[in-house]
Amino acid sequence: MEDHEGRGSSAEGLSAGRETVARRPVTLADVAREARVGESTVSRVLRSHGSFSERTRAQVEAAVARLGYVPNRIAGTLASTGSRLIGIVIPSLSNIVFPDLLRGATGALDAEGFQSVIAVTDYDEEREEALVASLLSWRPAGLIVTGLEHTPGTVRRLTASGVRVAELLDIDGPGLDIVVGYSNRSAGETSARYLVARGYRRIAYLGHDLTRDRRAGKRYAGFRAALAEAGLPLHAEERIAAPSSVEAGRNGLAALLGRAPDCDAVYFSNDDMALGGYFHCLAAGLTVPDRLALFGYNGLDVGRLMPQPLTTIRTPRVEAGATAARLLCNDAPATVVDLGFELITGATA
Amino acid sequence: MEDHEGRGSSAEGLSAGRETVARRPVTLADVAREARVGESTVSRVLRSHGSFSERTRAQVEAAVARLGYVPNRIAGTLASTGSRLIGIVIPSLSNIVFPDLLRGATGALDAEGFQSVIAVTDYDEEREEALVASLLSWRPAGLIVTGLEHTPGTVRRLTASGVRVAELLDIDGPGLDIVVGYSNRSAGETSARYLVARGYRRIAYLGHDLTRDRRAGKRYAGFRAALAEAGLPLHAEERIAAPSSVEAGRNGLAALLGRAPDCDAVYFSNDDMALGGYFHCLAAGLTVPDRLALFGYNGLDVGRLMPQPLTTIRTPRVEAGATAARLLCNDAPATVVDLGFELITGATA
DNA sequence: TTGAAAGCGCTAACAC
DNA sequence: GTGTTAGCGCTTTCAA
Repeated sequence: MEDHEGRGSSAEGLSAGRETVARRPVTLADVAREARVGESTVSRVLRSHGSFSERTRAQVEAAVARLGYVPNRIAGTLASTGSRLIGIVIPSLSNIVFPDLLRGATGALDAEGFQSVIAVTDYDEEREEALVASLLSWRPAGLIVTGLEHTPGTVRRLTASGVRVAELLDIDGPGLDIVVGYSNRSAGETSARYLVARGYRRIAYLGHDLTRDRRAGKRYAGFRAALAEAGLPLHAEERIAAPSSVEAGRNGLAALLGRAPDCDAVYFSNDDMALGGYFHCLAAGLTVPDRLALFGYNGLDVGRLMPQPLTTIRTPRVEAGATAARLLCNDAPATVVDLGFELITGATA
Repeated sequence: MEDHEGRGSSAEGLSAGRETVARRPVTLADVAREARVGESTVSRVLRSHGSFSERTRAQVEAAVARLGYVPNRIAGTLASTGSRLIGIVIPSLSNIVFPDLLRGATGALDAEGFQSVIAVTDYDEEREEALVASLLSWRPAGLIVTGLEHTPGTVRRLTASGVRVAELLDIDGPGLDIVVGYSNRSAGETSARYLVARGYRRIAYLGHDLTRDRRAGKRYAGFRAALAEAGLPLHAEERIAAPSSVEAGRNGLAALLGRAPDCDAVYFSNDDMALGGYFHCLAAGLTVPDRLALFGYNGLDVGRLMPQPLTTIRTPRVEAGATAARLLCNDAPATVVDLGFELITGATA
């Protein structure tokens, strides 16, 4: 049903609303003329850099206001050295983790007076290479990328550019410059040990496309390794050949239980998947955690608010974005920042 | 609990990993010299614009490859007219609606060879003004902003700049240039009529901060108007003085029912709130929809996957982002595009 | 088909 | 404290 009048696109030329005269934009030279001072004086006043009299400042500001001058940062950047732009490359916008990262980064960035150009790879490393190349052509002060795995071409461009780089959300491996995140492998291990300690023995894994999401792959590896250490096999597993989603979690758990009905716990590749799994349990009348225990990853708000709070691992992704942004803006030395993670004991495992 | 070794930040100077030599970046002039042609020739070849021999093209490309030349778009933009940059201003990254919008926009944008600079206002119109001013200084080809309500200062800057503007996610009011979205007011009306038609009579509203989220305010107004038309009062209402969230929905519903236990239906300001409300019902043992019906807004995936699918309205926000981006890139005439919305009849109302 | 040269709007020396 | 000037790296006439 759709009761909304006028669906579809209706074009109405609002020519009255738009300026047709192509005025030449106001430049710094115009301001200088108007204020009867030199261009460099205007520049100094505008950036409050160097010295000038109070009187001059007033004149310049009056002229700026009268003319409605808007500085041209393109020109400013070209003339000066650095660009006050940071490029951010993330794999997806559909998983709230990345908007969170972005939120941390943009927050810190504009506290420092920087702006961000963003690019989305869809978990495609070839695309990442193209996007990095494209971002680099804006001569950004720095680049924030996700993860430590990149094509050789990406690495070459990155190092050749001399631009500062921060790699985020993973510290399991060598980085190029600044690395900010936490150990996914260790998170996987922690999850397995927790389930084992709780007495679960027929533990299954439900995940999404691990070849594209490298960090999920590292958690999986850590999880399996810790199970093995405890002398347990992975009782069953299901991989959805798609990005993680609530839907994949719900349908995936149904499929998994179809093949291995006797699992007593499931480790999900993340909270979205786990939420879907929880919905399946509710719909199918499976008691959580007695009949089946559920364990997620990320510590999303929604997990905390389920009728039974989700047992999961909270990751400081907003902080990771903010930390990386701050380090880049201040041109900090190359470093690895391990933000750690936190096990959240809920009621589902 | 935190079993991860090495929490906290550990700095390790990886000086070996970084280039210390401050090489001058390769410029177009270097390529010209290397290829033994003029600069303008290189420029033409690189943008495949104008004419040049096959032989020249090969020489230039070889030189580019040999030197690892990366064009400088800052310089390119300054020298030419247009900037192939689109500024995007959204109120939040916490509500998945805006990442969705962003996803639509960035997808279309890079199909057109444009890049996006984003800014987040946190639902603050003063901040929007500052961010618009800041984005404008990059001389973008266009700006995408959210909603139709802006401070006079924002409007002045926008119109004075001569830059194309697309206002998104709302069509209830006059726009400045391009407007792409749907009627929030009408969505509110549709929701009310649906609940009334289903026989609910003691209908309540649970919302978040409506003075900041103008679109939620318009839905609320439409909702109330349609109830009044049906001769019904709003049975009760609760407003959380915070952004919408699952938590606000869950706690808010508990509060609302505390004061008005006899409601038979609740209209939520959006799906996040409704999901929280649903969780409250599950936790409190309230049968949905018999004891209490729930109605949301946005049509998020998660709503479709709840044990009982959420009754809601689906909004084409990805399409809105994509449509706006496409119109801006192609410098389309001012227009209003009504994308409509769709009522999703779930099992909660 | 190609090259020389004049900017684009600003910043940063460097004189005054 | 302030103005003059030479670029920043590219695009774009305009001749050749």
